[in-house]
Parts: sequence; C-alpha cells; structure tokens
Amino acid sequence: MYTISEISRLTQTTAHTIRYYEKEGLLFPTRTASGIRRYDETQLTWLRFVLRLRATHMPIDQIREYVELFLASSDKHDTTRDRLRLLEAHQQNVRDQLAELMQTEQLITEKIATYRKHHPSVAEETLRPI
Amino acid sequence: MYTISEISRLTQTTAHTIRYYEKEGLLFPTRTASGIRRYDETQLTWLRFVLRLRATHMPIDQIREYVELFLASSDKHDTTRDRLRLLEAHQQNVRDQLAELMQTEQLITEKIATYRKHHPSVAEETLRPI
DNA sequence: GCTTGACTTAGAGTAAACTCTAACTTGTAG
DNA sequence: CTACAAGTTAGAGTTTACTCTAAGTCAAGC
Repeated sequence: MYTISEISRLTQTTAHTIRYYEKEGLLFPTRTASGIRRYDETQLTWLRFVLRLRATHMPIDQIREYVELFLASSDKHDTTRDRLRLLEAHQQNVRDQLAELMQTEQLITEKIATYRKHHPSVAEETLRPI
Repeated sequence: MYTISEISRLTQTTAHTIRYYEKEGLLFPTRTASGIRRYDETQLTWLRFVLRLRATHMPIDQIREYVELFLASSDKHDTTRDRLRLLEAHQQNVRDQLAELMQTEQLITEKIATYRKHHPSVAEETLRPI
C-alpha cells in the first residue's frame, strides 16, 4: 500500500493532481482510520491507465463516465457495451490524432529540408504580402 | 483575395478564431480602405500551416516566435538558424506524441479485445478495492 | 512530549485558447 | 434610399485542467 507521495513519485504526477483526479471521480483510494489515502497496485495500475488516456487527450469527463459505468455494472444491469463504445470512440480519436501527427511530421520534415538547402534567408512564405 | 468568411469556410475555422490569431500576431491580412480584412493565397496557405501546428499542440506563443523571427530576418541579421531550431523542437515534440499515441492505441486495442472476449461483466480492474 | 515533515481540506488562482457580446460601420441588392 | 447581411472593435466570459494556498492534523524519530 502506497501513500500519495509514493504514487506521485511512481507516476511522475503531483499529489495535487492525484487529489484533483479523485475529486473528479477518477480515483478511489482507501483511507486509514485518520483519513490518510492509501493506494494499492490495482489503483496504481488504474492511475497509469488514466494518465495514458489523458496523454492522448481523453477529457476527464469521459474518463469519469467510463468509471461510472464500471461502478454501475451489475448482473441485472451490465454496462460492458457502453464501456466498449467509449473505448472504441477514444480509439478512433487516437487514430485521427495519429493521422494528423503523421501528416504534420511529414510537412515539418519537408520544411526543415528546405531550410537546410536554402540556408541563408529562406523564402517559404511571405507572411505579410505588402 | 478572400474575405474573412471565405477564409473561415475554407479552413473550417470561425472568424472569431481567425481574428484572435491576428491579435496574437500570427496573421497579417491586408485591409481595404474602410478597414475590412483581405486574405490572399499566401495568407491562406500560411493559416493552414498554423492550423496544422495547432492541431499538433504547438503553443500560440511559439508560433508567434517563429513568425517574429521570420519578419525580423534581414541580410545583416539572418534568423534562419533560430527558425530551424524551433521547427526541429516541434518535430521532436510531434514524434514524442506519436510514440505516446501508438503505445496507447495498442493498449486500448488490447483492452477492447478483452472486453469482446469476456463479453458480460468484464473484470479488468477493481477500481474501488473495498 | 516535541519537533518536523507529510498529510488533510475547501476553496481560490492560473494559463491557454478560444468564444462571445455589444455597439457600431460597411457593402450590396432591390 | 432602405434594408439587411456581413464586416469592425474592445473587452468580457467560458472551458479545461490543473496548481496553489492557508489553516490545520497526523506520524515518526528523538
């Protein structure tokens, strides 16, 4: 069981942010009798996944929605389908971002090549066409 | 020569945002005698490049810095090197984002596969380890 | 018991990038 | 000439995701 500072160090995330994620309904650490947060391996793994989703720009609201579906799931009300739908939507989002990044990487590489060729005073675009 | 609404339509960007970019020093349209903005092909191409940089999360401040270097360039003070440095820094940034996205895409794909296999009531993680 | 560093809370503050409003001016079609 | 759509401005407001502060409580070593 980890304290917040250990989790903070292990995930390279400030304790402030970790508490903020809890307030936003993304994390549920247990507490000691005196109210101090305790995190186990499961929570650590989950936080790492959340950080991955955030790094790929999944909004906190959507992550919370995913968590809520998870917590709401039961025998008579299974939320698997909805969670799958959320994951698939984000997967598409990630793929769109990949496409945009690859195109832009290509464009920047070309621009860099032009800069290196025409070394002094590059033409490229006349931003202010006066 | 395009009006702001034409540019807006051509780039799928609101006129508000286009004016905001101008205020932030990223665009320099010419003006009619009465003060109405006019954009030529060069400005359109430049805006499209700016939108690419934004879509790959280059901060507006850095784009402005790039523009300022471009405008400041002259025979006695060539800024090519600095612009190249900025582009290379962003290129690295884009590559880092690509790496993160590819890893996360992989992870999500695995998770989706697990969901599809264990269809009802997926185990994955027990978020609230009570 | 005392100090010291880590923990707690509610709530305020910040940064970035838009996004909108209000009041006004300009351009165009009838 | 008139209507009205589209343009203009300064500046206020919004959203998202943190980030920090203040005032206090808890835990461990001496």
